[in-house]
Amino acid sequence: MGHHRHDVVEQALVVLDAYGLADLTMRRLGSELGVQPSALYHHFTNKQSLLAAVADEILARGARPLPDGAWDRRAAAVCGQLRDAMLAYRDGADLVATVYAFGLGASAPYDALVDALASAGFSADLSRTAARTLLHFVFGHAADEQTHLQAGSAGAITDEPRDASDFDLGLSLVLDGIRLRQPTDLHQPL
Amino acid sequence: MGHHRHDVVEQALVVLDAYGLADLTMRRLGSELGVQPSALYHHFTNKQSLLAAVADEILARGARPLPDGAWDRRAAAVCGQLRDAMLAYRDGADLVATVYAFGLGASAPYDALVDALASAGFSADLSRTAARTLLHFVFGHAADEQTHLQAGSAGAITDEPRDASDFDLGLSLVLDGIRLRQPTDLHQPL
DNA sequence: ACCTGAACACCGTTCAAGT
DNA sequence: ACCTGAACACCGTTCAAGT
Repeated sequence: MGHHRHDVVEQALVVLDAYGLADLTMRRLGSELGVQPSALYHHFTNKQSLLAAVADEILARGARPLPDGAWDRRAAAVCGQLRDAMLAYRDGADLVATVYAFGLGASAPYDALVDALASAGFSADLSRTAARTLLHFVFGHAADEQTHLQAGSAGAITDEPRDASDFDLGLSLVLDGIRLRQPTDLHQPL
Repeated sequence: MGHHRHDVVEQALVVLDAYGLADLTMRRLGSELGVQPSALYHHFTNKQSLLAAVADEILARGARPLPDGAWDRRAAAVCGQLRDAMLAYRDGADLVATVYAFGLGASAPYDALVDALASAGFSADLSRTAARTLLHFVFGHAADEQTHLQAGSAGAITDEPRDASDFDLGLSLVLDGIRLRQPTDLHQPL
């Protein structure tokens, strides 16, 4: 009925939130759009690229203007936004991490982190490694958290409740490790 | 033909290494064992628990005695072994991370890390958070690395070759961040 | 440009029944 | 204890053809 690429992505987000990643199938998405599954291949070459577009949309919807300030303030903001964006949709962390693992997505947050680090005087090598280390932490932590949240809401046993500050603590561990490599001698106070 | 649970896991490892995680299906595994797929459900209640057993076996095969020494030396050894174990099998990082995300596997490395940290005087809360942060880094880094390695061996473009020391650098970022929280004032020299 | 209809080659899982 | 055979309810993807 004349859908555009973006309509498909928007409906995919609705399906994702309502039924979860495992039930975000080409067939279900097609039927939800009133269309044969094969019609989706007019817009996307395969399911992977559809999922990549969905992941990008999740991140775009969570994007807010970055604060000014020191590199670590900016890096923390990128990580926090990334986490919030992923947690805003059911299975969002899993989806974004999967797409990233395929080498397709999350380039915007990665670039933002590398920028923040490089502009603070870190070497290109360290900036890249530190940026990826931050991303690994954020992805892993968000996936963990989302699994436990959803397990909790499904009525299972929550053996170790984890508050929101757990993210901040883990993040500051990594940020502090990076800070120690700052080219200047003036380390931030802890 | 009288297979035991462990035979199934061993054959699953062979199939994994030969065909990859996507082709490690119940049907293929059954046929490789000369058995109907339904026979596998005598040994495992579902595919997830089979994969959990395979992940555990991968980690068990990579386990080596831990060195004595300070907490950070022991933690680094756990992380290095975990990485090596996952990289030893095709799609090993993906598999172990997936199982871990489901809340089923990798409890041995997690416990070893919590032990090392708690015995160094870190609080229980910090020990758990730091242990999980280390695991997130190791899983993410290994998955990254394996994706790029396998993309490289498939003949694709390797845009940013990453040497083995990249793991050590990322790991030391996290370890240093933890070190700063040590309850004693005697921080290790950097 | 966008979609249909039909097919191909698969999946995981269940379950009565066999030895 | 271990397995068969058959079925159920699905998948992603391709492709000629339609408008």
